[in-house]
Amino acid sequence: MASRRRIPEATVARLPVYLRSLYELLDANTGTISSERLATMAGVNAAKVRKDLSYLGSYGTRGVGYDVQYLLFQMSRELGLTQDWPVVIVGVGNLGHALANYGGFGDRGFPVAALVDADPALVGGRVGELVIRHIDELPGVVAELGVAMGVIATPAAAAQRVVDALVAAGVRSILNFAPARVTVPPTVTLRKVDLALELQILSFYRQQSGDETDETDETDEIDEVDEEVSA
Amino acid sequence: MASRRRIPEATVARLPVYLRSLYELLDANTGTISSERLATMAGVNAAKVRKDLSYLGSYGTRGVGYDVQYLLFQMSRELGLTQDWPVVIVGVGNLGHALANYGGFGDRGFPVAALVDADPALVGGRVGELVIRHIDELPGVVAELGVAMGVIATPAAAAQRVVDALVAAGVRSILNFAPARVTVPPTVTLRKVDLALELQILSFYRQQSGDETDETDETDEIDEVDEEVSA
DNA sequence: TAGTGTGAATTTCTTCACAGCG
DNA sequence: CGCTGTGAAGAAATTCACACTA
Repeated sequence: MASRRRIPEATVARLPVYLRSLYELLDANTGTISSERLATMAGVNAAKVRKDLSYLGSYGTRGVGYDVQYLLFQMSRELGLTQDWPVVIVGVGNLGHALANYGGFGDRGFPVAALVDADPALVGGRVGELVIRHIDELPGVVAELGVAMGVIATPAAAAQRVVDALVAAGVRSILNFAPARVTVPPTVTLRKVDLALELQILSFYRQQSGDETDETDETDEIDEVDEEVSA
Repeated sequence: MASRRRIPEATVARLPVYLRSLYELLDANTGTISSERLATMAGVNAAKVRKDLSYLGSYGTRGVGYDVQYLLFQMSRELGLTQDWPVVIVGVGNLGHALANYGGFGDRGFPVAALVDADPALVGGRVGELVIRHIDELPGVVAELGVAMGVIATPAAAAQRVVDALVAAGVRSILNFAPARVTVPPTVTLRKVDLALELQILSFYRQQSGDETDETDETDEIDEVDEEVSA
């Protein structure tokens, strides 16, 4: 019995991938989906899909598959995505600016509700419909707009200060794009995206596969490198 | 004996984190570092650092630690980072534009050498020093500039076509920001960054910790949610 | 009959703990 | 002595394989 709770971390990271597939199926008016087909869509194998979904409960029908709408609902509920969660972007340089304009957050339930920056030259400026506010106003901004999530797009040097400010303002979920190590209290969840780091990992696998840069080693065997799910 | 090759995937993903710490140590003129201190900087534990580094070889000195410069060199070599790898960004919308201006790639050995887009209205335009070229010119661009890596910043619908074009042009390392599942031949390595997906994962853990949205369940125990690394 | 749900086996990753070396 | 390097133990994640049932 999978029963309730304690969903493995690896499973949690895949649920949004399934969710996206389910939305595609919904758009295509597909009523029911098998673990096999869902696995293909999500880029994993069927056993993993079934195991993962079993942590949510027994929502499938033997001999048939999963009801797309019902599974979609249950999964959204489990992920806390039955409502929108407003986001504040801290740091309106290149990256912050792009993230603010990037429709991908709002489309998926995370409307960008506010932009803040420490640079007085930027404060008061507009990006789309939003006016950039000063970082010192963060507590007010968070409270007024019901901000649930913070996105850090500042230089590395500012990251820890920004984290502290977000935490002080009551934000408990933070996504950090600054290539810096930061610490948070245990009540706060922080995830990190380091763009250059991803390229460095690609560089490693490139290296391994013995490119024009001849690396005439024992080539052992070819890696099954393809990041599952990418992750 | 760790001897050579077959570095675990999980270790590979951490090497760039250590590398960044080593650069900080180099800047601070630190000659030698223990696994304990390096672990603290990287946000992992010391046993993991030693195990991970042992896959590269026996580069430490018992009773002393690791020579920062030497380890830095060995690790750079292993990651294939002893030279720069030019990058082409495909898709010069909001995200692509930001990534092009974002200094973080060039700083870490991945100069943005070219920008391409399918939209004739954009082709010929400038972003910084670069002129946007048409995606049909990709083979020439890749060959002329020695492009090693492709970054996809197009809408999801175009992603597979772009991947195919990159592969056809000879690019064998691809970083995909488009929220779409794409397939590549086994000789090509593809990694994926999905920004909204990260927020969805944060939403899950937020949900778990029973926020104002009272979810008066059994709260079991508090998650040790903190993404290592960050943490 | 087709496909889920899940124990059990396997593989991968992490952590422990300590021998061994500078 | 202090700290690395690593077997071995332990935990987590994946995959197998099949009983079960709609």
